[in-house]
Parts: sequence; structure tokens; C-alpha cells
Amino acid sequence: MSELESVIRRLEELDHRITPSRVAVIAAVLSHSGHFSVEDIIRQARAVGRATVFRTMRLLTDADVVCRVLLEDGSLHYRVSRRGHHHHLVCVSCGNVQDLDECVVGDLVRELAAATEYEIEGHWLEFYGRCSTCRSPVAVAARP
Amino acid sequence: MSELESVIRRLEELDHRITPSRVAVIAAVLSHSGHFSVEDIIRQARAVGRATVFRTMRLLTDADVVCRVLLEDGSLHYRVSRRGHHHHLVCVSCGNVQDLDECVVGDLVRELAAATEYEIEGHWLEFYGRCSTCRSPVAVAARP
DNA sequence: AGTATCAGTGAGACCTAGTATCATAACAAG
DNA sequence: CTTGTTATGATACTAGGTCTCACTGATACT
Ligand SMILES: [Mn+2]
Ligand SMILES: [Mn+2]
Ligand SMILES: [Zn+2]
Ligand SMILES: [Zn+2]
Repeated sequence: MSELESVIRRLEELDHRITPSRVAVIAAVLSHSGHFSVEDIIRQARAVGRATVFRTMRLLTDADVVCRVLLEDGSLHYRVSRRGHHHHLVCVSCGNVQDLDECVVGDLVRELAAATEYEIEGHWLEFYGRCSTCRSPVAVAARP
Repeated sequence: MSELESVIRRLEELDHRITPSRVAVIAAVLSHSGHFSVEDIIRQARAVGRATVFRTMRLLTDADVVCRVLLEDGSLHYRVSRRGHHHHLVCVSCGNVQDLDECVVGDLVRELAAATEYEIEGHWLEFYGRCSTCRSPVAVAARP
């Protein structure tokens, strides 16, 4: 079963209809190995209406097919999610995104809940830095 | 020395000019005990131009007079910062914001840097939950 | 297969949260 | 008080996204 088929099944399980527009958006999304913006998808799936692309991105986010990546400049990108809840380490120089193996604040959430009497329901966490390639002066000089 | 005067001194130290517009924005900012949006300040400081309010908010952020709070719906708010780098716990029900005592991911940042060979330069972290007041059914029923 | 139902679509208006431009004003150093 | 530079604000513009609503078509049911 292709990745496309498996995303389609996921949506069917959640009682969403499978339409040509949705299939086109999903195919565009799956064509990316790194992160991408909604505008990228709009450009790739020209026949699909702007509103429908946004609606489908929300659907895919809710279905955990993609995860959202907040870039340091505040812009929101997406990437295909091949695991559950996790966080990102974004290289501010080349844009490369590293998925962190697991949620690194799980313990903290429990401690905080105890200390503050809040019931903690969610969190946003992103790390920004420079990858080893981008830190190497040679690589920096050679960058396009 | 009033809080207003002390913010003015801070800007002077950083070689920024003190103008009536800036004073008006600072006064509006300091009138808030919780978090507020830029639109709130624009409404309060009617005589000040829209662009100037945004410019001044950036100035105040850079000067650590305010800190930015990312709400769960993605909207950006501000609040007066009375300490250095820290994070927030936002009640998604009443909007109350709790400042966390210190940066809770300092150790994590060092571990991650070692594990990934990234040089980590920054991070975004916000927690969302429900405060004890909002979790109490009585309080919920009584809320306006 | 035919049909009914309601979820989904897309053109385009609209909106929010800002940024860019640039002629004009005014702060603060000397 | 002059001067050089910084700041201002009207206004136009933009990015990113939502709303509306008549229409379409996917799916379930017969
Ligand atoms: Mn991810
Ligand atoms: Mn704070
Ligand atoms: Zn890099
Ligand atoms: Zn609360």
C-alpha cells in the first residue's frame, strides 16, 4: 500500500470523503521530504481552490498526517509526520528540520501540573539552531 | 521612580529617542496587568500611528520590557516582563497567564546540542491548560 | 442503477496582522 | 539655535488565511 493510499484510508476511517481535490493536495504534501508552506501546495495543486487547500491542511493536521513547524521568523510550515507527538530542531541557516525522538517535556508537564494546579492540555515547543554543516566555515563559504 | 520612568531610562540607555508617541505606547502597555494584543494598544493610544505602535512594540520586546505570549489559537499577545528569559502557562479558558520561574529547558538544550551537533540558539515554549479556578465546576457555572 | 443527502468545493470578497514608502517633524548633541 | 539623524504617520500594500454561498458530487441506501 502506497503512502498515498494509506493517508486516504486514514481519512476514510475518520469519515471524510475522498475527493479529487483532497487527493491532489495529499499527493502534493507527500512529494515533500522536508518542510513546506501552504503556498507551496497551492502552487503545486493549481486546480484546487485556495480555501480547499487550507481546509485540507487542517484536516491532515487533525488526522496527524502532517505536523506543523513554526519557523523562527514566525511563519508556519508543515511536514509529513511519520510518528506521534514530537518536537523539532530547525536549522535557521539551511532550514533543515530534525525531528526529536520523543516529547522532551513530558516529565516537565507532570511536574508543572503538580506545582501549579493547572491541568496541562498542550504545549508548543520548537528549538532553533545551526546544524553542524552550517557551522562549518567551509560549508558556509560554499553555500549557493 | 515610576515604572514608566524606568522604562524610559531603559530606552535612553539603549540610545533610543523619547517621543510623545513612545511614551503613550509605553503608558498603554504598562496599564495592563495581564496579556494584551497590539490592537489593544492601538485602541488605547489613538493618537499614535499604527506603524509606530508596531515599531514601538518591537523596541520594547528587544529591550525586554515586554515578552511575547503565543496563544493556542496562534495569535500573538504581549505582557509586561518583570524578569529575564522565561516561559508561560496559559489558561485556555480564562486567559490567565502564569510566568514560569525559570527556563525549564536549559538542561535539555545542552543535552540536545551534544546529541545532535546543532548549536542551539533559541527556542519557543508555551504550555496550555486550565487553571484550578477554571477546572472547578462551580466557578465554571458562575463565570460571566 | 437511481436517488437522496449532505459534505465538500471554488470564486471571490473579505479580514487580520502586520510591512514598505516617503515626505514631514522633532529629538538631542553640540 | 543649528544640525544631523531618528522617528512619525498617512497611506498603500502584502501575506496568510477565513467567510459566503450557490453549486457539485461522494457515499449510503434502496
Ligand atoms: Mn515533525
Ligand atoms: Mn512572561
Ligand atoms: Zn543547517
Ligand atoms: Zn483559567
